[in-house]
Amino acid sequence: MHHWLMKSEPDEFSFQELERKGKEPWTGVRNYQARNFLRSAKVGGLVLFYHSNCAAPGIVGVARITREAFDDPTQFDPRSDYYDAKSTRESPRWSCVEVSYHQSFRRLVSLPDLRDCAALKNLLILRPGNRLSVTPVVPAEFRAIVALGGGR
DNA sequence: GCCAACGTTGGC
DNA sequence: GCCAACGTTGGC
Repeated sequence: MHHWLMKSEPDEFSFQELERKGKEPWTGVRNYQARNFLRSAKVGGLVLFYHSNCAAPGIVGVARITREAFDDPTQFDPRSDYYDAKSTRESPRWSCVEVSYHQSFRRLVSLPDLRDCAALKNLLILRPGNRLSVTPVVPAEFRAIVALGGGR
């Protein structure tokens, strides 16, 4: 089973908010490659939750996929920041998945932590210029990151 | 706020 | 289908 790394700006949607709510649809992905990754996610897949565009960027914990891809409702909502006028209900462009809180790390796994870890030299988000908000993570990478975070 | 890297748009 | 212009991402 593939695991995932998903980025969110904590001002928009934080891991703490997911912990409070228990579960939440992962909406707003508007990049085709990231969307295709979302569509291939399976229930039970684990998600490394990455806080981006903030004072301390890094991975803060783990979520779990609890519903496979379905139509992202925000694409149809004219009041949403993620509204897409070119998307129709007959042929929707964008998908989302539902994620649920799984576990918090004991410490933040920062970008320097990730870069310093030999097991993570091929991690997609460390590649120059990578901006995908959803990327696959192989099991060895997943285990290495959980270990860095002091998780189980 | 800067800027590199990348995706998307749209004229041709 | 090319490609310049523009917008976005996201670390710093």
